[in-house]
Amino acid sequence: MPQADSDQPAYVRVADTLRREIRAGILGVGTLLPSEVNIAKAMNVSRNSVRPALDILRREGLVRTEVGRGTFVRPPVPARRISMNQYREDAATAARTTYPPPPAAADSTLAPHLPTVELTEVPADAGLADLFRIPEGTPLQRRYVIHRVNGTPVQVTTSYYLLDMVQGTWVATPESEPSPGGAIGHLWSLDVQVKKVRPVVTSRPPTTDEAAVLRTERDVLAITRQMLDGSGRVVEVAREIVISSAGVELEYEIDL
Amino acid sequence: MPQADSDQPAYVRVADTLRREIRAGILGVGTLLPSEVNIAKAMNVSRNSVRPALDILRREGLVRTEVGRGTFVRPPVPARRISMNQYREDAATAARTTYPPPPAAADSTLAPHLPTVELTEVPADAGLADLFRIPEGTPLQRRYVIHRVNGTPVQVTTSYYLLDMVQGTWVATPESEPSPGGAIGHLWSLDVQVKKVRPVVTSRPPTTDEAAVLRTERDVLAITRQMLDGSGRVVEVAREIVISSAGVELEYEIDL
DNA sequence: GAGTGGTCTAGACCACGAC
DNA sequence: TCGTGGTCTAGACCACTCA
Repeated sequence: MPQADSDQPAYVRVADTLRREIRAGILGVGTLLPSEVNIAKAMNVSRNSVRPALDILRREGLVRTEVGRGTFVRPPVPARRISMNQYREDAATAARTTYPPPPAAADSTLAPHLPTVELTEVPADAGLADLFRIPEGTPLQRRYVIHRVNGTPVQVTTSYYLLDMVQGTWVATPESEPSPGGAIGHLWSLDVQVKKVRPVVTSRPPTTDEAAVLRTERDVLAITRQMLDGSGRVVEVAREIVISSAGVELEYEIDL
Repeated sequence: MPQADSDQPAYVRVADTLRREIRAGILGVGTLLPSEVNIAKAMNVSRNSVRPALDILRREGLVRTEVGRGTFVRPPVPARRISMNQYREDAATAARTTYPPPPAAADSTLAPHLPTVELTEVPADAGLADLFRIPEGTPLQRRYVIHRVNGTPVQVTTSYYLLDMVQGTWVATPESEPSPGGAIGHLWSLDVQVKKVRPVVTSRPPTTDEAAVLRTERDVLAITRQMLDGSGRVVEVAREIVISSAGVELEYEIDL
């Protein structure tokens, strides 16, 4: 073991102490931590040495701070594994679904899982034109969707269809979210078969908006995705799918 | 445009100003930023308001700080795209290579790209036993490899083979890194054909060591990977492949 | 109104790098 | 020796939440 406490900066000692107490369960899940002033008193440091310690724990996803209330121990995030086999399952779901699907019964247990949807029409900017391999300015439908699990936003997706393709169809209505088979289901209902999905994964600090919506100080995973049909035409672009990286795993599977 | 400067916290204003000057090229790549004290004077704030601003820019990967020297504008990281088609190319390379390959000629232009390699023997801990689907304690060969591009460490990989499989072979020697066809090449040389690769991607703050080696304050991408042969046996585990997320894109391709 | 975290100031001392 | 960033202190005011 490295000789712990001494000669370490004060804020690291504070962070280590608090982290140890959280890990040991002394500060249980949901517990309100002592206030910054009280931590400072208890550990004989100034409040300005407590704050960077809490910054560290926030970035590690161990605690969440609410202004005016205090800092709380976060529940350990269950490892939410997102499998890219999802796309194969989506394709299978699409193939056996009649679109548009009957409206879901008003099941209140589903409410906390319902997404927020905003559909708008926009011209393709340079980046989208490149991803779609179409001229800049081509009309697109933009879909901004906030996905929730148990009421907690976990994913913010901004995706695009060619406006020509979806205009006047069920896909152009907010009722098309959530859709059986996801985007692949949408396209299936338009007689477009997705044959290739190309996701590109990066990680970056969240924008201010994303941090607020996803309630995270951690970096986010940002996925840019293209969907292609059998002729190689790009039929959907997601730029970007933003996921709080806390407790999320993206699983791929490559057959050789 | 959102009304920029006013009513924003001072440190955000400072960060925005510096970011704008970097983006505009006023502070060119490699430039030494004004010292914290001088930025404070110039913007009429205290040094303690400049520091969080620089924290933001560091986390965005825009600047790098060296104690005693100052803060410098980092070169824009070229988007290094890592394609998972690499595995298919590796398989093709392995199939046409005779192992062990002839030692590379002493080509000094390659030196800055040579990896650091440490091979050790370890018993499987609980996590590795689970990933390999073998009993805890099974002897493994552990490979710790630091990959470099132009002398800069970009990736730290810790991977494992079953010791029984590699002991006494070329794969058990440091000369086996770098290998044509990577891990797939190693296994091919042992008459083991990799049929499936299963990478799981997460993002997390770097450990102190990783931050030092990869010279980054950004979160890192951490990939845990299994390689399986035709019978479904796990023949290699990487836990973890750690990549500085700055400017890195992981590209996958899924055929439906 | 009392307590919380968010922000800010004006100082200070230190280890380190460059000269 | 001097300037740099790293750390730390002791204050202060604010907006916010909650009783």
